[in-house]
Amino acid sequence: MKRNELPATPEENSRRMELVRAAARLFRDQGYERTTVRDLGNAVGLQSGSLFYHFRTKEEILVAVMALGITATTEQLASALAGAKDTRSKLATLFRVHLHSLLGDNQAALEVMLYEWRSVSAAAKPGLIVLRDRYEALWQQVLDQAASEGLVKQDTRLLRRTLLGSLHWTVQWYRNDGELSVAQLAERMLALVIQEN
Amino acid sequence: MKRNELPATPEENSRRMELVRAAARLFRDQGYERTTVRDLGNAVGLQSGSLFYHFRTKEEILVAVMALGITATTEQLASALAGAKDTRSKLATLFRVHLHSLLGDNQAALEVMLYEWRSVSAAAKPGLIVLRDRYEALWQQVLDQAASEGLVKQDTRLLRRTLLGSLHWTVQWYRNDGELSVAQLAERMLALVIQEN
DNA sequence: GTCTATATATCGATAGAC
DNA sequence: GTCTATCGATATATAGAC
Repeated sequence: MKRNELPATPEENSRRMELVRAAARLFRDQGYERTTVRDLGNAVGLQSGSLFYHFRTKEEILVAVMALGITATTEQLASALAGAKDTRSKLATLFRVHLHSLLGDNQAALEVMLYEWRSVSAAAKPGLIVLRDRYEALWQQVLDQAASEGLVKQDTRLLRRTLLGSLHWTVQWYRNDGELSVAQLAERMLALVIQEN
Repeated sequence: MKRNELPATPEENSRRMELVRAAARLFRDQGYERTTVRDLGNAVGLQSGSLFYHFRTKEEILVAVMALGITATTEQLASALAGAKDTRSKLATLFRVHLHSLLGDNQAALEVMLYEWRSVSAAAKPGLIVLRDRYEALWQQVLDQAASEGLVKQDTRLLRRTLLGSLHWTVQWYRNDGELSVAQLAERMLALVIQEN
């Protein structure tokens, strides 16, 4: 039988949350379309049919993964920015938090958000776009402030898009077992855009 | 019946080429997994079964699309670089050719190469990686020369990766009907990395 | 809540006529 | 070379027992 009471926040249903985290890894590693509901069931010790007590459709799981990825990153960034003293260190925080979220061990969810967007139905996109815009607004504020202090170039809207593109792309080539730590990578990427005087 | 003689270059079989171009658009718009062989047949006026006279598998079509996208772009870049006088204009050429190839009307193939990589079998990857490395080598040469002349920062290997990431990401937000032409966008993105003296 | 069992649909690919 | 016809596998989702 089915109950499926709706927009429960992720935290209040641990079974849901466990499923979302497992789905994030599977979707990242295999892709959304190639991951079957049987795969998802196996990953949490359930039969495939049992998943549909918790989610109405497979796509609803995808949307939950993406929402988790972007909201978790936004929260981490907001609280890290609050603790940064000057603009230069706020700038460094943007890079550091983004890369730790994207390349860190438990954050497949954000990667799914970036690379499975096409599998999201038109109905679900607006809600996710709101979450994404909230994240990018944090970036825009810091970049505008940095530009006013001469730390970066003035074209901050385009700068935001190019920087986020650069960071997103790291998942395609960065290796955790390489010679470069995530923190070092963040520092070097920052150095590429800072204006020296 | 099936013949399927092998590595014919794309040009010498126009039916193959027509199919690859149609597949590029479909794979870009719907994704590889969501595009069925029936979709592909419809796009070129064939029954789905007839496709398998030209290609052994659906994946073989994907690989052909990617190979076309990256080799066409590499050729365009190489010939454009040959006509550039100084390093500054070579640098501009990198951005201009890449964006025209990625955002231009007839170049869905390159976008498929960037965003359907996970659907390529392990057996087919090495051949495509060779093609990609050839393209990136052109970038590396120009960036190294530019760094030696003080036009860009010195960390050119990381710079190459961040710039390509920025450019790849444009497909996610650039609109052809917007206020910014592709050439203007290339110019402004270049301006963000040029070192002023 | 999770199970078993299955409905229903659709997929990639093949076989043989023409 | 393209067609018709279809095989066999596998997909998401549902129904009802427990």
